[in-house]
Amino acid sequence: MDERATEEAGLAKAYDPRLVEAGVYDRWDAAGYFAPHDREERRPFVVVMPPPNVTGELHIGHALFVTIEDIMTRWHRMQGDPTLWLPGADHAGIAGQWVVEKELAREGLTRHDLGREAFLARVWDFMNRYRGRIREQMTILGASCDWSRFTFTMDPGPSRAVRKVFKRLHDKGLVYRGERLISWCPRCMTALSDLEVVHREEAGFLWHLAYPVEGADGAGEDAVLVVATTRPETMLGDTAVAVHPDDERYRHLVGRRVRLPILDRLIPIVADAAVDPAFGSGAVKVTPAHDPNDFEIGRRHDLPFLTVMNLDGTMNEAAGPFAGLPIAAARKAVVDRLAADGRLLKTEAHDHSVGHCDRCGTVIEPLISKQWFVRMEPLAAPAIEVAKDGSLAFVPDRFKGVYLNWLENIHDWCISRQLWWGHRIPVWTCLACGEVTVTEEERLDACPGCGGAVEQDPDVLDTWFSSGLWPFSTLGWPDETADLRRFYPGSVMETGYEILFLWVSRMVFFGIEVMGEVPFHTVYLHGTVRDVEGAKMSKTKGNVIDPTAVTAEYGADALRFALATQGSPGVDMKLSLQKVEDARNFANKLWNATRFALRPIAEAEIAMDGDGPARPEGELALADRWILSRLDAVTADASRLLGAHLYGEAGRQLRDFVWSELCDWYIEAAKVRLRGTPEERRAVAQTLAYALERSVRLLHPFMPFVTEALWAELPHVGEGAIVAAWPEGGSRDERAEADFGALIEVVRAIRTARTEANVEPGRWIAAGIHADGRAAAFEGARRELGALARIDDDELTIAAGEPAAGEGSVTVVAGDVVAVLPLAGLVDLAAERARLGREIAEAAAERDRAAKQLGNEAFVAKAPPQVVEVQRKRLATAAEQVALLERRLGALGG
RNA sequence: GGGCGCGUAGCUCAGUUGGUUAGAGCGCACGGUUCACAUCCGUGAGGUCACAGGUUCGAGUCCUGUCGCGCCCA
Repeated sequence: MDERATEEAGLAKAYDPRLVEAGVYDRWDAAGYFAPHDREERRPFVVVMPPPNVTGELHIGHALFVTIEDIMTRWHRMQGDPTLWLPGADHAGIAGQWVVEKELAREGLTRHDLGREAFLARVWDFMNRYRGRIREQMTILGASCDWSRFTFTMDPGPSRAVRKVFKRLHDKGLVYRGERLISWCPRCMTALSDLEVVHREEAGFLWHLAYPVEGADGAGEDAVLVVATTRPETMLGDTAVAVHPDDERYRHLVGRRVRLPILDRLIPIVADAAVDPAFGSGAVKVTPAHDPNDFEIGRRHDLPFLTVMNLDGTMNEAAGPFAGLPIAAARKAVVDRLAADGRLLKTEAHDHSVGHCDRCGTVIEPLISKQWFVRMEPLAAPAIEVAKDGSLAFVPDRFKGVYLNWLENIHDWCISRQLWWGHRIPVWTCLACGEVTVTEEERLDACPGCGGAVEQDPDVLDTWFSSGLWPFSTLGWPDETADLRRFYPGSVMETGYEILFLWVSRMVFFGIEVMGEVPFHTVYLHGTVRDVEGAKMSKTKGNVIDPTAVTAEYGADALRFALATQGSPGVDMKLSLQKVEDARNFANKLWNATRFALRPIAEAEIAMDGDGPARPEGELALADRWILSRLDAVTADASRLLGAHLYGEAGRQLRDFVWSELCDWYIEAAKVRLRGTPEERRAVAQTLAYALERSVRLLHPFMPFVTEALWAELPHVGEGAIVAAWPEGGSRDERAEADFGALIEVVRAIRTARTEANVEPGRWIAAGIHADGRAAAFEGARRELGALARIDDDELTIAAGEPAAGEGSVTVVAGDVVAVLPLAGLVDLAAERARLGREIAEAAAERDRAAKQLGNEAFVAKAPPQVVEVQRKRLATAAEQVALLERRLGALGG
């Protein structure tokens, strides 16, 4: 019979995420819920998705940002805001090219074998194969983004935006070409920006080299000048030796020259304040073409810039006998040779920071190269300003300082990359007259000056250049589209803190420069998802949690809920499958609570209003009043927390409400009335329908699938939970919260006493409840009280005032309520005496603490009256408890 | 070297603007087929809130310092 009933209600006995989630997404999509529904009078809510790499696999980081952004999006959609979450994909310059090059390598080919055009055709081919992947994967997670606006960074629109901004900045002098020391990856064979170089502390050596001083070739103190270096092979490119100007040891040598070992070149000794006299010998070799510090010294002293390396990481002909050797081999050869020549004085172990390519891990070589740069100071200034004046806010706030610190110490940005895959630099040089033309057109056929043939700059732009334009290039800029007018600037930029500089700051300064306005008002930064041990997940470590596999087993709702409630903004989190399982269990809890409620609901006529099941009215039972008030409280809390971007805390509070209050107490208490009169059944059904339907809506942003399914089963108004109205909290019923709260406390106390007295769990016992001011409320809820504490209704007395003393009874106190359990035959008198003794001690301690507080004149004088009042009540209650317990102890006799 | 974050129960973490006896889940112990759920229910044990000072009537929360761990920048 039961089985039939639940089948009729449409819910299976056990929650199965696979069945629940299948098909739901497509129905939302088909109904068009993901596109913003415009209501002119409301300010739209806009989130632009951080575009995943088009070639990338979905990983847990994606699942995290989808979860948070989807919560924001769904919450605003339910509030009736025109809501746009705009998805996209990034072409990932180096990484994108790399995957295709790897594919070619398996065929024994390089990109040069194919040539640029054929190679790019191949890349596009590859990208097209992957195009649908991002969408498929986001779909699994329930991302309610607007696919009709999906954008790829290499699409014609964003590509035109890139050219237009490049030209604009170039015309303003903010983009320039210059020969500068840049970071070069010899494997990727391209320049990198500072941000794409990661520094790691590595064990190395400090080699002390003796450079003979010119004209002091004989013996004597000044015969040699000792320099210390971590990179001996660069000595081949030395063009000076530098000492600190105030260094007494070397001051007299400044202006003289040393003879460079091996290459036998005379180079000057210069004085420069950048030299640290305390490091090594206090004298440093200066290699201006291969070290950032030396580059600056070289500039200040007008030294030659001698490049000794090739772009592929081998030594060039300027390296003399070492030409052609890879750097590592050259280092060894140089050291051996110096040792053989007696120029190597000492080798000591030394840890130092080494730059590596962020993409491939290869050691970066600083070298001089002609590249395109963005002049940063004029762009940084207004981006600093908006953070300072608050028009750009950060969550958590501390990242504002990190952001400012970076922008205030900004260096020019190297934007050209020696790659083929990406936005090609829109600069054309005339082969005839040499005229350089920058154009926003995709092609330039002839020199605008002389009509001669033109050739385009071979390089492409840093991927982050196009990413920086994302908040407006995705909305149609440079065209004056309706989307651009309506949805720029966006509301929140949600992304990982690790790309605060790389991406966020660039969107800000480009947004201000191009659109004249910040691209979003709030930057929400999430942390990194780590494994149980706290290690970063990586394929090579084999510690990845694959979201696709996890959702297949536990459901997207579970993964989302686990990710959402695990941590707090800006903080890394450790994720374990246990957490996902817990979240799945919660979904099951919600499922079963609904399944339980559907039976009485099906039998009752649920009163509805425009928002859903009508709020129960009239003379309500205590339990109903209580759960409605608690629902109001959690509704208000959830709204407040979501508004403050505290998504995790909002989710935790909702879960605690549903599990502990709605399921463990309300439903359990309501069961007695479900066995009662038809009116009672109806009242419970109405309250259950109201509370559950609203709970499901409140949880929808977190667990969209299961809530959508349950909402459909519950009495509701509207087409779907996804577009149902976000609930608003009513006024609290403090009296009901206090009375039912006291009832919960006394039930707990009785359960504890039963356990301690070894009363069989199933046994119905007698009890006298002495509830003073709560007697009437308890009387109204006597059946609930009896059922929850397993007290026989015929043997339950509820009275005000002092409980009658009884032989062989157990007394428990819970706040201002006392319960006396006559457990004749079950009570061990000695044990009960001991127990009462412990309780008396506890209550007395409580009483004394309160008395001490109140005895403190400063406390009474300075603390707010309501805080003092709390202490007074506490003192009174505790004192009463002590007195009462002592009387009970006396009454036990003996 | 500069900056930031973290340190709360065995583990993972909450703890909003300072205010009763610091919470949850997992794990652990004991007990439960009461007609939604064993993906469950009940009861319990377990914390000097890293340490030392300070501000305050009152500090897990604010300030200073120390130690440990992590990250960012140079």
